[in-house]
Amino acid sequence: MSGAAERKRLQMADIARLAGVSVSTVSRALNGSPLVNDETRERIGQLARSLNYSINLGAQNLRLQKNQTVAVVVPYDPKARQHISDPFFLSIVGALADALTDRGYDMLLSRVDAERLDAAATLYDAGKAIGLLVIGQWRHHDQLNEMAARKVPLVVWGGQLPQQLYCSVGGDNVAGGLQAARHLLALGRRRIAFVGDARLPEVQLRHQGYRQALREAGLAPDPALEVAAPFEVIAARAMLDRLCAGGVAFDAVLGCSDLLALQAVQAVRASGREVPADVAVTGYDDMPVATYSDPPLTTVHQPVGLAGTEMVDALLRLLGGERVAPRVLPVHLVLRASAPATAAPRRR
Amino acid sequence: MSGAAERKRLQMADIARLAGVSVSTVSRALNGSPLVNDETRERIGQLARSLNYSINLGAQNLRLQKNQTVAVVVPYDPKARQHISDPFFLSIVGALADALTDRGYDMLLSRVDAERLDAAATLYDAGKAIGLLVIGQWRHHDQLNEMAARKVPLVVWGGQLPQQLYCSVGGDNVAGGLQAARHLLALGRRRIAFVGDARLPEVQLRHQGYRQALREAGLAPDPALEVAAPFEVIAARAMLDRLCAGGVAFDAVLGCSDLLALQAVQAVRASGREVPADVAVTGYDDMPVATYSDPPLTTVHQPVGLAGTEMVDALLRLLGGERVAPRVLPVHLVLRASAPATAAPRRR
DNA sequence: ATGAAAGCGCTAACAC
DNA sequence: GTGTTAGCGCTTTCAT
Repeated sequence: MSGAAERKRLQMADIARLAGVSVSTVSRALNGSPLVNDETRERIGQLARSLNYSINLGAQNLRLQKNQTVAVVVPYDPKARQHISDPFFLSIVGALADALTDRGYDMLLSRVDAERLDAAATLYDAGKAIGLLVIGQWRHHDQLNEMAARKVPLVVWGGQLPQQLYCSVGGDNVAGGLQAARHLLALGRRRIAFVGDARLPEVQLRHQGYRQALREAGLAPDPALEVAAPFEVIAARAMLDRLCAGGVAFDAVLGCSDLLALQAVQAVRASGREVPADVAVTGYDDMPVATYSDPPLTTVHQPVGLAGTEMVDALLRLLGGERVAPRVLPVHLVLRASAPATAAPRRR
Repeated sequence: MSGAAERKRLQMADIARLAGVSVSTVSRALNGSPLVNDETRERIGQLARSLNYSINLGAQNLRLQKNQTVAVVVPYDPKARQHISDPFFLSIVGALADALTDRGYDMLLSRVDAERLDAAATLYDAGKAIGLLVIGQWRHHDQLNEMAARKVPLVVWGGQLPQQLYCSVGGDNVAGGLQAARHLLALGRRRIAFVGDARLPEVQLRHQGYRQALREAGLAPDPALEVAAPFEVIAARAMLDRLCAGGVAFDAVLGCSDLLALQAVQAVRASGREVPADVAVTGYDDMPVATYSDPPLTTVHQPVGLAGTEMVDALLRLLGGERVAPRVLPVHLVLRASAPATAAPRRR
């Protein structure tokens, strides 16, 4: 796009002419080379500053073979035409922006079709970015593995899976699912609905934790209690309404995001029951909404700030040639009113 | 997991050698030039694809003098060391990402010190981006004006101000403040606290609407009811607690963001009063949290999706050489329980 | 201490 | 149709 507004930018040659020196000297002066006379350097610096000149980084990068841009890839669901909206993803983006900025890198924010995560590799292949930070594995662990096999520098937010070739950073999903389920069980709940699409690795791991907790309590899992709701709230709500209407008894919900949990709260209430008296609910992520919501959510806290720095550091180490092991970050359950410290199920 | 970073990328010369043609032919083939033999084009295409080759955009851009990258600038408060966290800003970022992606542009996300908005201009000067989308004017209308005077292509989310040289896109802040205040007055509230830092243009305009509503109702404004709270919640909460403790009577709060309104709710409750019976509260932005919160918030809805497309379109028109007038987008009040359709103040 | 010239990976005249 | 050549704006030998 070079419209009429494509005004010619000031360049080194202009500064050189104005200063009465050669471009090489300007280059050296601007880069603080000791080879150039102090007085000249100062003069050139002044001039450049007063003209708001700044180096054309495209050209500089080309020449220096360098690049300080990292791509942050946010997959979106093409079917749901879902945009970037889940607060957790947005928070991670914010955290990554902070971490990258602090380290002097630029951040390219890019959405890709969740079914074609490998499309993100072109950002690297085309030299737009030196590496990729992908938010979520979605259903394409395989594509991520292929990218890693091709040596695309890559760090993925998500769960650690067997046979994983790429570096992942994620919360401890098994522990998260386990803690939430154990807490609900400790409250005397025996029919705990699991809400989340277990085709996504993170959810799958939380589901493992959930199943483990049931086992510990000597309970058999009931598939009727497992709702494969997507993170997109409208579709999720419909599934939750079906659950509530479906005649399947349940006295608790383990939601795989805070928004999912809140949709569950609304569905439960719409069916004439109360939270937490009839149905205790836990969320996941511990976004700000969990503290303000009605009721405030008991939820699994994920360390978003840490996630940002860990992912960026992992990528930089990868770029430095290190082998970087996947990283699992600690999570913990935060108790609030939706599933408080004690709340035996109401007798009906 | 896998290290080994610095391997040289494939380039056109490699493809040319492998295909037994010259680089020019490869260039033409990859760009779909009709000048090249169909068979050759196909062969080169296959080869490139099978090797995951993609054009080095840095070099291409340098040669073509083009760039498809737009910078989205999120100011942060250096004192509060505030990170990108307000849900409204994050939503706008998401909306801009969507709009830019749809139009084939890349998005560079950048944080800048809110006191030095003009630092964002280097993104343009350095050729990193063809234009800037700045989220909020903060306290530096002047710096934005200077950038515009320097012909930096620039669209700012915020209020329309007198003597404005840059293109702004924003909600109708006067109308928003007016509608919220009128609603509270219609509820019989007479002592309405205004919560927001009026040094920020958007807040200032909402404040005008608030004052106008008071005037219409024949009420005199009371400076003791104006709380210059920042968008950062911790600091805001402290100021709200002081308001509640301060012996100043009030029966409503007009908050300049949903999070500010929810902090007000908490502060009011902490002081032993109820929402909306004792104090009715309105928020601003209509973020998802407003529907889930306790109580759900009556709030001024801002059209976030529209904001994204409008800002991007304005920038593209600017880049196309057009003069683009500031744009004020419609807002409307959404009624929920924090200040419902009827809620006369409780008699004390 | 400074300048001239080559070249980063690519495209577009201009030849042939 | 395809190759040759000359840059895009910058850094860096290599001269001087």
